[in-house]
Amino acid sequence: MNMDERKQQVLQAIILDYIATADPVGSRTIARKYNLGVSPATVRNEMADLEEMGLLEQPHTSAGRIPSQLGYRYYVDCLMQKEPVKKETKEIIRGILINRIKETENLIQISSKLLSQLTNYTALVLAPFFGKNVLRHIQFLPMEQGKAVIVIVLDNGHVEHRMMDVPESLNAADYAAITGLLNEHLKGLSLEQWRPSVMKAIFRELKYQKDVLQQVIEQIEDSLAVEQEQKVFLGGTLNILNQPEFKQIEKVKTLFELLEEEKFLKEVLNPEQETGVLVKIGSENLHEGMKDCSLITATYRLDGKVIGTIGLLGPTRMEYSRVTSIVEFLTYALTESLSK
Amino acid sequence: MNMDERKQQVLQAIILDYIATADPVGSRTIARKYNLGVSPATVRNEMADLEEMGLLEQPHTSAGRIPSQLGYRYYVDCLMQKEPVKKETKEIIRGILINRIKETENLIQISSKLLSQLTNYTALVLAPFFGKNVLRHIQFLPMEQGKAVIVIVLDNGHVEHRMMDVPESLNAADYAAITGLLNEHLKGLSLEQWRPSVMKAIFRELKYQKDVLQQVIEQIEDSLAVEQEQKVFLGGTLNILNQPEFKQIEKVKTLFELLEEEKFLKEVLNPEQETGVLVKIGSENLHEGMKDCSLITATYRLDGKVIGTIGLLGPTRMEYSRVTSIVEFLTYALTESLSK
DNA sequence: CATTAGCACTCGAATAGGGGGAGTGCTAAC
DNA sequence: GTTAGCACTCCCCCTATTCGAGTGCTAATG
Repeated sequence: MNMDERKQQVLQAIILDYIATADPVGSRTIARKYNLGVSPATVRNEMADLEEMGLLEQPHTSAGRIPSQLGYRYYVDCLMQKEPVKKETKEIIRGILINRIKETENLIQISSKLLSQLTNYTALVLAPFFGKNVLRHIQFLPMEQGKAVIVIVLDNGHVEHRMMDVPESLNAADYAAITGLLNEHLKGLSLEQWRPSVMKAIFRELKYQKDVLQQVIEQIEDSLAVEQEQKVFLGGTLNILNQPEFKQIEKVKTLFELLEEEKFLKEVLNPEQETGVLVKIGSENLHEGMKDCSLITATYRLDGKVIGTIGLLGPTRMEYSRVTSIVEFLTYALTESLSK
Repeated sequence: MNMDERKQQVLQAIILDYIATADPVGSRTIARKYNLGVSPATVRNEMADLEEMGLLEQPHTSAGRIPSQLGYRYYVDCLMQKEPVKKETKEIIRGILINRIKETENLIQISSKLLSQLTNYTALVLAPFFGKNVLRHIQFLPMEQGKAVIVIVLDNGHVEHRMMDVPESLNAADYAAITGLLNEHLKGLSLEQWRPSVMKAIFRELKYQKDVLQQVIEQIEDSLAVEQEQKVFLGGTLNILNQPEFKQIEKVKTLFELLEEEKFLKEVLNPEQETGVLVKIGSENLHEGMKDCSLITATYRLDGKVIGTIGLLGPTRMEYSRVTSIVEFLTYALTESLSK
């Protein structure tokens, strides 16, 4: 049994209708609303076929059909034509992303909000990993007694700082000396390159006052090692609550719990392919809690290298055609905005 | 009709039972479980009185009684005795807060998680306002072409940074000069004191290259002005979903929407009294969306001054006696931890 | 031979009816 | 003042019934 033209039309009609209404779709509706020029009876025959092929499901006899996971898959792969992003939408995205002079992290955060607003789904955005970025400046500063802060500035504009305990005996000259040493040895290196030998070089120069300063350097090393991690920003988590498939609190809860798990988010946004938009439907997501969800992802880049992922989460009954193109466009816009 | 001893006992019993079970409480239950030594009939009479006084309500005839908002109020004000915080709980709090060398913001965030875990309600913590803190160090650093970052370190350990556009013509000496000037004039001042005259003093010293540098200083001034704001940290928002009173998605949604509004949170956590624990029940909260919620708040301090608020949000049917003391203790612990 | 009209059938959703039971309020007795 | 007794109320839960949308099958049709 192969997919002739009409079967495709019927399948598409059912999917579109179901996406729009969330109600099982009957043969009558199809024949009437999506003028195929055939009677409900014919449509019924096609539907029976499509069900046999595993593309449709019946919640129960005498309900209409709903698309199966496979049905969505076929739709996304073969039937769907991406709805072009509205000019208006493009302008909104450009307007917000391009003209803004912001640090990357902020830009990412804004993107996630934006995406969720444009789509009414939940946006997950994986922010870039800065490990490859090069140190521009590092500064070691005294705080109140016994504490110091170390500020790290990368040349892409990312700034981090860490607090630490230090011996109270350090004086201004020590701070200056350490700052000087750190800059001298570390500047121009990426975070990834710091660890092994470089610190030893610094130790060697600390012949004088070795006992005190060595301890400080060790601490600094520790604090630099931590958390070169990627961050995930969420936008529009509450949009989930608008979906009729999440009217039972239970489901909401399990999903929200997942969304609070940083580890899960990173896993799910881990880029599987370099380019293009990837759609994962229902249990293709592996994670049990997402078996009723679809996730659309795409990567964005800086200097040609993939540095992050944009994700959009919704029910399997998702407006794929409208929304995939928005995700795609947003990655372009983001890539463009970052490259400036 | 006054509140004799027994009326109080009955009221308390009803409230305790309702808090525990979320079911309307009948006279039989009271007489049996909370051995008052009287018959259900007597209890019924008392209950009728209490209802007339507005302390109890009946969802419908022949259901049991539930506490009215006024009932809770009376309970909290007159009847309740704070359950002392368990040793174990205290140790958990101390263990986590005290031993940690962290910057304030991080500490606050941990507190909110902690509070929500200990109580199973939703924690809202208002983080300190740093406007009064004094500048320890400021650094103006070049980034890629045309961009610079300014790093501000306060003496309480708080660090902020801002990105900005600058003329490309600036050279290393300019950066050093500006950093020098900023430190010279601003060090030792609080953020609040910066604005008016100080910047002018800096301008005066910028005789050379005035046109370029003036523009930079203006930008710096702008970026310092923004966002000396307080932040709110949430913990355990999902705990709301465990409460039977929030089994309808609608309610969840309106409440979650409120919790996403920074403005709302700040308003609600705005300290109304200096010391002690404040309990706001139901519509005492004014905000429409919170009419089924209670909010327990208390302030914490640094150097004797109130610098933030801890809030705990739950249904009106809240375990006031267990939970108020935890909130209170946490403010102590936090105050203590901050003062170190 | 694909298409279609017709029709019986199925099954869930919505509606209605009917105990059952928890709890009340009242009254009268203690 | 307290309590036992009792009629009454009203929700909850269960079942039965209806209703209707939608199907699958069959036979008729072009």
